[in-house]
Amino acid sequence: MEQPAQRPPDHVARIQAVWRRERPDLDVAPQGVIGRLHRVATLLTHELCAVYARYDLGEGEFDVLAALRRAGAPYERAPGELAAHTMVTTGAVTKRIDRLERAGLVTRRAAAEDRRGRVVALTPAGRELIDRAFTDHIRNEHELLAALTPAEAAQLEALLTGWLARLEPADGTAPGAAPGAASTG
Amino acid sequence: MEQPAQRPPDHVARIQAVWRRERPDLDVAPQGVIGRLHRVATLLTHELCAVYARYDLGEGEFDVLAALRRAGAPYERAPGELAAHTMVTTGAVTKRIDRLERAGLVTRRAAAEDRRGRVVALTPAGRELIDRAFTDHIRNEHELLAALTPAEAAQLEALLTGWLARLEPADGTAPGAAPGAASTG
DNA sequence: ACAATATAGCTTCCATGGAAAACACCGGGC
DNA sequence: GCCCGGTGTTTTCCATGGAAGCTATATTGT
Repeated sequence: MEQPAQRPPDHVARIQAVWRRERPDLDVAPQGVIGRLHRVATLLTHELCAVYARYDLGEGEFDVLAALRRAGAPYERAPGELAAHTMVTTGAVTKRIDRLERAGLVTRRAAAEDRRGRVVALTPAGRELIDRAFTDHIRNEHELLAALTPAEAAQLEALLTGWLARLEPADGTAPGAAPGAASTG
Repeated sequence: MEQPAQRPPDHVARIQAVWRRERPDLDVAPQGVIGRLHRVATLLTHELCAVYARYDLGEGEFDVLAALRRAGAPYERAPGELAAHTMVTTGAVTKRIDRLERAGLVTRRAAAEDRRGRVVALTPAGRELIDRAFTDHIRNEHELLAALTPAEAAQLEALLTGWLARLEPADGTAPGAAPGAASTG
């Protein structure tokens, strides 16, 4: 509207143009939003993972450590809770904990009351690591978001919040199991 | 601003609230945008994959068929081109083509001039399938986007386009290799 | 012409995560 | 008290894709 500067068409625009030629019967406009959203999400994930890697963490491990850290002292949670918070299956959580335990960042012990249950706890090293990693992570997110003005960021957040509310089944039966993960840190 | 209706805090808002308690030294505002963007992308991917599944296709296979279809008649491309278009490694393309070939949707033959090269072509069955699947896919995208008003969708597209332009390395050295894929169809 | 290098595709190995079965234990009904 | 269904965790098997190395062919430099 107010920015006559015509940027060269991006990847998504080029794909849309080809589809319009090959399938003129279809209105591919939604790709403009959905395609770019995916692309942005992919690029962001890539950048975020680069920071995790500095601490020798994969996205999954970072998520588990963050979920434990959010629990507050003494930084403990059951595997099932971790699965719910990180939106992956409990099987995936088992493996993530295996890796973190091997790295000395968490411990696993039997639950006191319910002998089926387990308690995963951050070790001092794990606590120290996730605090450093999360600080760096948030700094990174600020940088990535710096490409937008505060007003744009606020607008984007409002739009996404609204869409999300209408997209997400109200009852929390949301699938967290697609290729991309939850990963809010 | 103009919508006093206060929705209950969503998943991301709740996580932010906890972080503010545990790490009051950090400004976790960026999570509001980045976290929700990831969540929306995940949900969308999930819905999109559900449609692919109706045609017995995974996301990767759908992407390859779509890339071939976009090539226009006679619907042929070299594996390397397919890798570039779908933003995955050539190794991944080899496997996708293996699966598609097994399903009778594409054929693989030696290139005429360069004997290192190969030509992947849509079979009539593949052409027919991707045309049906893509039609359904676009219908699905329209539905998913129907949760936004046309004005909201336009705003969102503009914001994402701008962010993407500033996020994507100008020279096209973009990473397509993070957990989530490109998948513009 | 021939060696050195680059390129296209493929193969091997590895990492991650889902689905479902297997376990171990809890709790209720009888 | 004991069987039985339910629940928390782990295990097994499988699918997908990346990284790096391999093979065959093309290209370049001398």
